Amino acid sequence: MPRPKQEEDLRLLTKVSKLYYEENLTQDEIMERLQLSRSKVSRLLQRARERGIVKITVVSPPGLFPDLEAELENRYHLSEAIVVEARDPQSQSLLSRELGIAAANYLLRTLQDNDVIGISWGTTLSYMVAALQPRPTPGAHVVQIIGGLGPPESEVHATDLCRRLAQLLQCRLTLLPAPGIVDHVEVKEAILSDSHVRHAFNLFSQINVAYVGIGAPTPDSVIMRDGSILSWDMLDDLLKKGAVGDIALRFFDAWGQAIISEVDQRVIGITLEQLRQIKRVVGVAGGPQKIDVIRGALRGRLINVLITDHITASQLVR
Amino acid sequence: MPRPKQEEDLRLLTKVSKLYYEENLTQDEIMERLQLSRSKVSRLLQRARERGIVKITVVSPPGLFPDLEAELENRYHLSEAIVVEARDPQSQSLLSRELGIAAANYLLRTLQDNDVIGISWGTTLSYMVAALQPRPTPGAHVVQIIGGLGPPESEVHATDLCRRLAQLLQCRLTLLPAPGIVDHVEVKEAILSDSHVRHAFNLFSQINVAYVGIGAPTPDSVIMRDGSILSWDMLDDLLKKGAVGDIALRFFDAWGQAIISEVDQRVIGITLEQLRQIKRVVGVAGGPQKIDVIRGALRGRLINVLITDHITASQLVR
DNA sequence: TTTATTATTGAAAAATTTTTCATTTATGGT
DNA sequence: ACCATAAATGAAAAATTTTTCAATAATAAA
Repeated sequence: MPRPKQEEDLRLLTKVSKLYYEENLTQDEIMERLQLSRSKVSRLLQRARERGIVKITVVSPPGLFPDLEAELENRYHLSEAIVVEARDPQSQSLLSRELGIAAANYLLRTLQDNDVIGISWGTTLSYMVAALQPRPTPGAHVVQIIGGLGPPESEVHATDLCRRLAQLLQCRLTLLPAPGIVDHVEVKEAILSDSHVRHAFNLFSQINVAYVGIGAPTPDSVIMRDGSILSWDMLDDLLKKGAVGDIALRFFDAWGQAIISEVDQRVIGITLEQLRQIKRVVGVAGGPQKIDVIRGALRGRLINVLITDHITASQLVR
Repeated sequence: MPRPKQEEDLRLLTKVSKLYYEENLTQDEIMERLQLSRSKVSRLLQRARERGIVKITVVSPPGLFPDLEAELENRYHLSEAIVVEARDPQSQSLLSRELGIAAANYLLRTLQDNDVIGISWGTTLSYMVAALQPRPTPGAHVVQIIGGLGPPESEVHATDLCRRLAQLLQCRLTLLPAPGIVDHVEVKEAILSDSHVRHAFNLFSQINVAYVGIGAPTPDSVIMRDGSILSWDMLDDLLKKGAVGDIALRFFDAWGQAIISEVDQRVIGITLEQLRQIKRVVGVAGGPQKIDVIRGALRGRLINVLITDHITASQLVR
């Protein structure tokens, strides 16, 4: 009963495709030349693409990994993945530097004049700021989202990161004048009553882009290095509860779910829930130790943009 | 003094290209995902095509010659060239049949309901009509543009061609009831006074598409076959004046310029000048003897559409 | 033959893409 | 430091392309 599909006119498909894609005629010009209707030309081109008469390929320049990026983006619903070449897979510090450069480029590319930029802490982010070209952006606003880490005398690091960034952007800066983690909940309560701290906290909801490192709880990681940020007992406890790592000292499991623990009560900084409210969270991390924690962050949709290396990336898409 | 061109961001070019051509996002979606402006996405895609990051190829199915067609179209300003495979280059009659089929397909593809179709005469056109599927087109109108050729008893051929075509299209028909060539100018004058003849002549300016054969003045051509259409003396005279062949008995030289001769005065049919006024003139011809005359017709822009075989075509683009 | 069903069609509407235009930006020379 | 210049930019306008819609057309079954 139905009208059977008309056999394809290969000659016409080919001719239209050539005129459109090789001679760069508009579909209107083609319609006139070949006596067809507007819509028919459009539909012929569609079919020519479907039938493989027209082949469109994107060649990847060497050192780029667009397929890995696409795979990450699709699998983990990222708005963007940036995969850089790990030139020396052994060296974590070299890798951090490369990731920092990539993150700096990304920041400059996406920077808007009215951005409210949240910044956590970490080696890689530190390299990011180091690699950043100055770019005056008076309307921007840098906000520290986690208190200073480590012993008081090194607290400058966290603060300094933000300060340098705001300096490079010539923009407003809001620091979080507090330690990242305190010994007792009571101390935290006291600190939270400080008006400067409260001011920073109140800004969290206005952040529209955050740059965060992703930490793996290995013995040589920064947070464990001198035992002063987190004790071994606490780390053990977190690991027992399934922690695979942290973002801004908020530990989570392989599915990106926050770990409920006493540690969490003592951290002064943004929560994972608040982080998830931010439109764009850029995670910068790579290296063999970080695979599990990055995967957790991805699965829990804690980040929307991932900047990593090609070896880590290929593990993540397995 | 000038601002130097910014080095291309290969990563971005590649990424945008992939998203657009492989993931089929719209430029709007890309702009949102990568935080770019509408125009920038468009411009990046342009550059990616220019730089060869995006490669678009049209593959030719076997038996088609889109490159030859494009070359003919461009070199001779044709609106369309159709090149068919000459399966047996030796046989002129087989070739005519194939060209006829192609011409019939072309006619059906381009037929509009209000077409006024001029038809000349020739073996190939005869095959075209023979190959034509019926297609009722009540608004169309077939017009004979050259008188009947050959001895009176074979005059039916020319007329019959038109009649059969009009029959297949179920459309109006205007015949040119006269011989294609007469012995004396005086006779022509007399015939032109006939109202039916005048009616046909008056329609020439309304023709919007004409199908014509292209004749080569070789001893075995149809017009010479029995000496009754044209005498040997006259052919000699035409050749001396540079004639390479004819369309509808109007002889022209290698540049498509009409040959002024006594013969011309005695032909009853459309002139080359009138032919050139027609929006679309479809020439159907192929074979080794016809190369020079086809080239003349092309150079003189006597036709806008050429239907030929791949061997002839490749000679023509040399 | 009629009928039911679905492909195909072209015009118009909607969506998308490209270009234009005015402005901003980055740089080398003064 | 300050021009002068050409590149780069984004918003809006213009151009182009795709989709929708209602109508037509083509077939096989009844």
